[in-house]
Amino acid sequence: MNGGLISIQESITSLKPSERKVAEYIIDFPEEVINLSIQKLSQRTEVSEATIIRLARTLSYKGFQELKLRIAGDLATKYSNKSYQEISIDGTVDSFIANVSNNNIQSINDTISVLSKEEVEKAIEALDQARKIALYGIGASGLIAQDFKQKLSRINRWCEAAVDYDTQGTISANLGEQDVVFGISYSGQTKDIIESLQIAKDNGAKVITLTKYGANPVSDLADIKLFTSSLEKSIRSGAMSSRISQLNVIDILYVGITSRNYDESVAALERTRKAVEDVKKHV
Amino acid sequence: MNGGLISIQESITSLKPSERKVAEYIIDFPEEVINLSIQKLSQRTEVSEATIIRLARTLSYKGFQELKLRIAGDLATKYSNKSYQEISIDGTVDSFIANVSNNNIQSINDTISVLSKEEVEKAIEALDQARKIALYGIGASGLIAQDFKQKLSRINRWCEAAVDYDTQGTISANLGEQDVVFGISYSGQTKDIIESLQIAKDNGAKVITLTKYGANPVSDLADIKLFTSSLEKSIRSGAMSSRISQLNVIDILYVGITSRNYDESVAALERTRKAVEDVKKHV
DNA sequence: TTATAAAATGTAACAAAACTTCAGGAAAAG
DNA sequence: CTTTTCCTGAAGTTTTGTTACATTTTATAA
Repeated sequence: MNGGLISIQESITSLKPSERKVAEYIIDFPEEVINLSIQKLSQRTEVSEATIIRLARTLSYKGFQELKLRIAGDLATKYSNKSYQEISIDGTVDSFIANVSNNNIQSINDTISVLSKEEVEKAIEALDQARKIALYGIGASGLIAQDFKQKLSRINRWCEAAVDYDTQGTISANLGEQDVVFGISYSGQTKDIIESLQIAKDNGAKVITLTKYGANPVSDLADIKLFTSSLEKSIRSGAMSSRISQLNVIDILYVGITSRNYDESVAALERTRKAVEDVKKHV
Repeated sequence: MNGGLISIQESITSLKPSERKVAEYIIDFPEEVINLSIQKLSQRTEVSEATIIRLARTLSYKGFQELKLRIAGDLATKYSNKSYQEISIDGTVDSFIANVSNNNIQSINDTISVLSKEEVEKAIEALDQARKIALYGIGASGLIAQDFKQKLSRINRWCEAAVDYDTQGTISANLGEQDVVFGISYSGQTKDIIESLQIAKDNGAKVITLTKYGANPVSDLADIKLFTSSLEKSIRSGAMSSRISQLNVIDILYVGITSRNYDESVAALERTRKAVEDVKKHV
């Protein structure tokens, strides 16, 4: 079941001239067409009403009405990106579920638009080539670092996650030119992260950062800058959508690295999975 | 510009009895209605055609036609979710980004459909009333537990997150009837979680679980069962989408608890935010 | 070029749908 | 109990979609 506009576009070359005139008009002004009667549309396109019906049938719809319904559906889908919604405090459970979920989805969508393809590519390359990977985050971002660590470990990468300044500093002190340090800070202002990254940078490690979009002290230090959307609402929401979109970026990187060495990675995944299962049996 | 179905749902209580009959029919069978003429619809709902027109006007549409177009738009939006996509290993970075993001969005959407409103309500109530909250998870789920702990702590709830059996067991041993234990396990098979929850249950604590959809040993123990979608693809993907949808559920619960005691929660959030900032300044 | 068939398009009648008007009846107010 | 207001449906009107048939255009071959 294809959308109306798409099915028109696909078959436009195989249409008869007059039907084509109508098809082109529909593609150009779909919003107008759905509010037009067949008579008015026939005037504007300068064809007969019968031709319009024939067009609808050619596209395998029952009639003009159904064609309009399909076009309306297409338009709605196109414009369906709801924006972030303020979560009301007195709503029903239903509205919580809908709003929270909607905002999380929105943050993933937004992240796609602020994420540079080139930087992602560079990040995957750097992480893949790294001897050792250091992952830093404080607070909520610390959990993201740990999540990434779990993933990278499963595909047999040497990495460490550190969620406090002391540990980060220690690790940074021992990094070298072959290593990568990955700093996570939603605000991009976290002092501990800035300092830990600086130490690593001074030692020659490659710096990747994941922050909210826009210039900030953390990303200023980076060789490769990754961003998530910065539209999150008010403090009250806690770090909600932000970490969802951060995890989304982590997933993208993980898939990228895995696919570069697919067979090895799958083998490593199998080994870790079995090992975990065996441990469970014996405990 | 609201969707047709939503605008109906919102105003249904303020409708006249006969208009309401139509509105309810539309909400129940929207797919059918968009292919029905006003006459047929009037037969099925046992009201006059005029009433249907009046309903459309009440909802501030020009007429029945426009109402149908809007409903069609809603349905198209609803079904526009692409399904999960197998992530290809040789794709471009663009396709990684698109596929991974799409799958994460899909998992949030799916979760909405397996999440019971009543159970969510009960969970919020239980968590809100709890003296102490124990949060358990192993591996990837451990991070979810920690995330929830961070959130609950910020709004001044007494809670502990434990990510290994020993700690979980110790905490469980000291729980009582006023307490809540929240077990997270995507598979629902994690032995450590099962045992830790059992101890807590024996001590009279209320058990909430968050697992994938369907019967499983972990959720069998629960007083309140929360589910996330279970459609995740293959082992290879690692725990990707699953944790996104788990976090989405955590967000829902968090918002629910916060809104129950809005003023207190906001005050607590402010205090924690300031405290964290002050620490940063002095370090 | 012209005759003929085939395809494409338009016209006009028809059917069906949407919409309007108005009158009857129920509920609310006095 | 009467009056007023509001709600609803029946019947009539207008608009819209559809069909059947006529006309025009295009393609093909003598």
